[in-house]
Amino acid sequence: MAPRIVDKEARRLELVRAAARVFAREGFRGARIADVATEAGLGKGTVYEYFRSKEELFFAVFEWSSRRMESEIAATVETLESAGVRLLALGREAVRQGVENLELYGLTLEFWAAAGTGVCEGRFREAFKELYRELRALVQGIIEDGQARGELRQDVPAEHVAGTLVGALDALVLQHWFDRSLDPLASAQGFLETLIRGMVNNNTESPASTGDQQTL
Amino acid sequence: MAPRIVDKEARRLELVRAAARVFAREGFRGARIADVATEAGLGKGTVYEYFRSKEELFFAVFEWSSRRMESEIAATVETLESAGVRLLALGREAVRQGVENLELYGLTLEFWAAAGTGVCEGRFREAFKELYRELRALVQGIIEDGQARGELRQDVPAEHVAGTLVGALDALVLQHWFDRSLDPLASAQGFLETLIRGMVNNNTESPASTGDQQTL
Amino acid sequence: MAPRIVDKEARRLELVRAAARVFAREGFRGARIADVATEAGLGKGTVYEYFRSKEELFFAVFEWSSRRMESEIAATVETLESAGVRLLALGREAVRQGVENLELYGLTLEFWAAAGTGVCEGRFREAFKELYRELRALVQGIIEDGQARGELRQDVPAEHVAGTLVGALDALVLQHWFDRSLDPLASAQGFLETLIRGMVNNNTESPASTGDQQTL
Amino acid sequence: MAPRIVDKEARRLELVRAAARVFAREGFRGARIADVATEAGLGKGTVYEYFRSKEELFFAVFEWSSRRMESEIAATVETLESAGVRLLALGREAVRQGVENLELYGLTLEFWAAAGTGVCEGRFREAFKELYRELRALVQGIIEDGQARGELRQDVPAEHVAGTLVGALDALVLQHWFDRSLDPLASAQGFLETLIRGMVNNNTESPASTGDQQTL
DNA sequence: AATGAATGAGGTTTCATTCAT
DNA sequence: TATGAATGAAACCTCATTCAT
Repeated sequence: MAPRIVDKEARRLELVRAAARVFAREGFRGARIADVATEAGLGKGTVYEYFRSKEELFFAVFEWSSRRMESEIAATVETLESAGVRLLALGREAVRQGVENLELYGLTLEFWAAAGTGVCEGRFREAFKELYRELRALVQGIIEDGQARGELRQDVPAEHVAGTLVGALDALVLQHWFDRSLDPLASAQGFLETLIRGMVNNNTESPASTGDQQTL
Repeated sequence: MAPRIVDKEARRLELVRAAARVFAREGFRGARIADVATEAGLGKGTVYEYFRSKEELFFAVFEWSSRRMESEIAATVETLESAGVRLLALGREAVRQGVENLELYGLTLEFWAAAGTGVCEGRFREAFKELYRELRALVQGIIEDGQARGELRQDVPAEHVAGTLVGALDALVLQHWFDRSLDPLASAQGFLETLIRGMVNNNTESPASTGDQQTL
Repeated sequence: MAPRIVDKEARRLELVRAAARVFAREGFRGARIADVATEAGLGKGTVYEYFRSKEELFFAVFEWSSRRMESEIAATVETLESAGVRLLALGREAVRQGVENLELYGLTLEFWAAAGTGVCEGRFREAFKELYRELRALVQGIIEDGQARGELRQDVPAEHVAGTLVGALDALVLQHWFDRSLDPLASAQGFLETLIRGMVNNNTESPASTGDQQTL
Repeated sequence: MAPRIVDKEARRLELVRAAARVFAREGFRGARIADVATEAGLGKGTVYEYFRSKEELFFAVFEWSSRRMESEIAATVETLESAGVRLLALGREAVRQGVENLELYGLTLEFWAAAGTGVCEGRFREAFKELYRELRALVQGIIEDGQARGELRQDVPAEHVAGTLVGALDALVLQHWFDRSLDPLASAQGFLETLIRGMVNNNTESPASTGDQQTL
C-alpha cells in the first residue's frame, strides 16, 4: 500500500542546504539544477518534486537563510540588559555569522541582485523590505530601551541610527568579502564603541568600560 | 582619420551609458546584447566592435560608474575644513548620488553579485577591493586629519570607523531601494551626528552645532 | 481469488474510461499518466499494473471505443428492411453517436493522428483499416441487399458509394466539431435523401416518402 | 553596411516546406525543431529567427497548405459550366490533391488533432471552421447555381449536401491512407455520379452522360 | 495489489558570438 | 566600419517509467 517512505520535509531541507552551497559557489545564473541534485546526491528530476522551478528553490534558500540569520541574531540580544552591551553583542553576532559562513556569503549578494533586477524581483524585494524592517525594529528597540532606562541620550534619533547600523554591519562583511585582510569583527567593535560613546547619556562615564566587559 | 578616433571614443561611451541603463533595468543575466545595441541605436554586431564580450562591456560599465562615483565624492570634501563637516558632506553626497540615480542602483547590486560569484569574479573582486580601499582611505584621512587638528579624540579607531562608515552609507541606499518610505538622507544625517558626537574631542561642545551649520 | 479476476477486469475498464476522458480532453501528448490515475481515483503506479505503457493504454481506449461504436451502429440497422430506411437509420445513428459523445470526439482525431504519424502508427493504421473495412462492408451489404430486392438500381457502384458514405458521416461530425452552428443530423438526413434518390430504382417513387416514415 | 543578403520571405517559405515534410513524417510531437532545421539545411537556432515557437511553425505550415489546397480546388471549378461537371471536377481535384501528396497527408491528421485537443487548439479550430465554411460555400454555390440554371432540382438541400460532400471527399483520402488498396478517385467518381443522379432535375436524362464526358 | 518517490532521457528555447557583405 | 543572419551550446523542465515498500 505504502510507497517508499521518506521524510519529505527533511529531504526538502537537504535540498535547500545543497542548493545554498551551489548557489553560493556559482551564483543563481551559474548554478545548474543538475548541480544542486548532484550536491544533494539525488537525481535531477527529484529537485522538481520539491520545488516548482529554479526560482522557487532559490527563494526557498533565501527564506531559510534569512530566517535563520534573523533568529540567531534575535537570540543573541535576548538575555542582555544594557543597551550598549546588547548593541555590541548584536554587532558581533551579525559579523560573526557572515564571517563564519563566508562560503555562503555569495548568497547574500545573489539575493540582493535578485531583489534588484533579477529573478522574482518583486518577491525578493518585498521579503528584503520585511527583513530589514524587522532588523531595524530590533535595533531601534534596543536603543529606545536604553533611552527609557536613562542609559542613552533622548536626542539620539533611534530610527535613523538603527537603520544605518543594520546596514553597516552587512557592509562590513561585504568589505571583508572583497578584502580578506580586513578584520570585520575588530571594525565592528571599534566602530560600535565610538558610536555608543555618541549615544550614552553621561559622557563622563567612559562607554569603553561597557565594551571592556565583553569578551570578544 | 584623426576625428575618427574621437568618434570611436564617443561611441564607446554611448555604448557604456546605454549598457548601464539596460543592465540596471534587466540585470546582467537579463540584459541581452541586442537590447544594449537597440538602446544605443546601433546594430547588434557593432557592440562587438567596441567590446570583446558581454562581460567586458559589463566591466566597462562598472569602471565608468565607480570612477564617476568616487571622483564626485572626493570633490565634495576637497575644500572643507572641519572633519565633522567633511564627514557629513561626504555622507550626504554618497547618499545623494545613490538616490538621485536610483534607476541605476540596480547596477551596484549586479556588480556586487558579479564580484561574489558571477562573471569575471576575480576581476570585479579586485576592483571592488581597490575601490573600497580608496573610499576607506578618504574617510580615514578625514578622521586622522581631525585628530591631528585636535578636533577628534585620539582614541577613535580611524580605520575601523572609516570602513564601517563607508559601508553604512552604501547600505542606507540599499535599504531605500527595498523600502522607498525610508529617507536615507535623514538617516545619514542623524546617524553621522551621533557618530561624530562620539568622536569629537571636547564633549562639552555639542557636535550638533557642527551639523546645524549644514544645509541639508 | 476468483472474484479478484472480476475486480481486475472491472478496474481495467474503469481505467480505460478514465483514460478516454483524459485523452479526449488533453490529447495523447497532453495527457499525463498521472492525470489518468487521478481521474480514475487511483495511484500513478497502478496504471502500470494494467497497461504496459501509455501507448498500450491509448490503444486500449481505441479498441474499447471503436468496438462500442461499431456494435451500436450494426445493431441499429439489424432489424430494418428497406435499404433506404436502413441507410438513413445508419446515418442518423453514426452522427448521433458523435454528437451525443462530443466530449469524446477529440479521441477520434487523436486516433487518426496516431494512425497517421504518431504512436504505434502501424498498429493503429491496421486497426483503422479493419474498422473501416467492416463499416464499408456493412453499408455495402445494405446497398447490395437493396439491389437484390430490386429497390436500388443495379448500376449503383455499391462499393464506392459505401466507402464514401461511411467517410461522409464521420466528416459531418468533424465539421460540427469545428463549427457548432452546423446541424450534422439535418445534413445527414438531407444528404442521404438526395443520395438515395440517386440510387432507387423507380424514380417516379419519391425517396422522400421513405424518409418521411422516419422519425428524426 | 549591409549584412548577409538573404530573401527572408523565401527562406521562410523554405522552412515551411521543410517543416511540412518533417511534421508529415513524424507528427507534431515526434518532429524535433532540429529535424526541421536539418531538413532545411540550416542551423537549429535559425528556425527561431523565423518562427517564435514550434507551434507557430506548425500553424504556418497549416496556413500554407490549406491556402494552397483551397486555391487549387477553387481554380479547378472556375471555368466550367454545368453543376454536375463542376462537382465531378471538384471531387476529382480534391482527391487527386490528397493522393498525389500522400506523403503530406499525415499533416492533415495532425492538424485535425491539433484542432481537437492539441496545440493552439482554439487557433486551429477557428481556422478549420473558416476553411470548411469556405469549402462548403464553394460547393453550395455550385449546387445553387445548378438550381438557378434549372439543371438541379429545387428541393435539393444545397447546404446539407455541400457540407456532407466536402467531408466525404476528405474521408475518401483518409480511407485510402489506411488502406492503399482502395481507389479514392474511382470511389469519388462513382459516388458523385450517384449523388448527382439524385440531384438533377430531369430524371429521364441520365446524369451519367455528364460524367461520361469526363476523362478520369 | 497498490502506491508515489525517484529518475534521467529528451526537446524546446535562448542568446552570445561570428562573419559575410 | 556597421550590420544582422546564422549558429549551436547550454540548461530548464517534463513526464513516462521503475521499484521499494
